[in-house]
Amino acid sequence: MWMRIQDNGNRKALPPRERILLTAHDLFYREGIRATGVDRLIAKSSVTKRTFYRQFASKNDLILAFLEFRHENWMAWFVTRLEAHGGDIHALCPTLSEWFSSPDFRGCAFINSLSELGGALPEVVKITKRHKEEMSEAIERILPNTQRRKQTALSLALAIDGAIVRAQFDESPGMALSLLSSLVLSATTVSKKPH
Amino acid sequence: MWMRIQDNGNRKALPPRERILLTAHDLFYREGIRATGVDRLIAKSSVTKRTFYRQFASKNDLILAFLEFRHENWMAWFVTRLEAHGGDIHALCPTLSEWFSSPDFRGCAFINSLSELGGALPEVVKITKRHKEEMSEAIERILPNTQRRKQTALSLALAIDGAIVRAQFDESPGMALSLLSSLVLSATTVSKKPH
DNA sequence: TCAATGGTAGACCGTATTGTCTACCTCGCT
DNA sequence: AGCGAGGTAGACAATACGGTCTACCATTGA
Repeated sequence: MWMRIQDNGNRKALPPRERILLTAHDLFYREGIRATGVDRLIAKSSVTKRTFYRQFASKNDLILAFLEFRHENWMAWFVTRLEAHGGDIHALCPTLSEWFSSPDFRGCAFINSLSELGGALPEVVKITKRHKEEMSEAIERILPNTQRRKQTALSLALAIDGAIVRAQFDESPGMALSLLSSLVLSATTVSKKPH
Repeated sequence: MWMRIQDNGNRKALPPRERILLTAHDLFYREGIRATGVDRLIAKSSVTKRTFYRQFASKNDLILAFLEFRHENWMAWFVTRLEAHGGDIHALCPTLSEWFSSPDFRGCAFINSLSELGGALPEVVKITKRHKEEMSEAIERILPNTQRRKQTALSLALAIDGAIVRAQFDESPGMALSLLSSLVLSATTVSKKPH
């Protein structure tokens, strides 16, 4: 649907490291990180335990590699779709709508992993910060060039995180999108003409 | 600091069920639900396995009881502090600031558990929805009585969730609060005088 | 040719997981 | 007096966890 991650066709032909990474993406994102044991990862990747531990020193290593992988893919997808929807601020909600409506949407992988292991794996916090920073920068780029542009982008990024969470527990993404859209409108309007 | 949950003094004198629930609140919130095994729960509650499983049919049962408990406590704290800070919209950020600055703040227990087991335990999704609904209603009550009040409250609740997440990965809550405050301002301003 | 690299296959280890069970003891209520 | 509810103490079971290890095989580049 939305990323080239879900091809599933030639996956068996890929080198083992790739296969493990794709499987990890599937399972970590869909079912959670702690809920996914290395044995299942190994079985679904069609590698052996030996190979697995030659590619990744530990499960924690794989977790970090997964987050890195997810970050690259998500960012690339995000800026591409923003551009495809016009490349200005009105592109935001249509882009997010694509994501929220995707059948395998399960929230933000970074917020989720922060909840799961932010306390145990401090690296996860750093990666999440960086991811959100870059998301904010992508938003900044589609905003008109006012002096409050950076600040507005940060506020919108915050609102987007709220919308992601809301889309995660609502059965349909409509409410999350309309509430976000209303916040986008007021935030960009008021920043042009302050009271 | 902020809830009467952390008394820790007379905890040993409480009936077993209460003790287990308080311990579960400690560990589930601080370290995560999946990361907390029943053995540790049992040891820290000073009960035996038999007693534990007489009070809660399964760990899942305890999880739901914990969320219920958390919901009641958090809501009571929230409306109390909103009132203490003036009971209008300007009370919002100071109230959240108290929470975000509390040393044991680890995000929203409901967002976190949704991330951890939203896929596996559908009840968690329902409880989270209800929690966010009631949070939104509490915000509605401190908003001026315009025709867009409910809608504004929902938007603010969404922004608050974004702020909670942001406060969870930043080292200090300042940015989350100032971004939220700016969204609050624009959302309540623009709804009075639309473009 | 031959050695290194990296794959396959899977036994094995110690520990942690959720949950059950027996046996006994201590209350409060009738 | 005695009964039952609910506590204590902890063995036990079956499985899952992350991780190590031996032994063998295939590809490839010097």
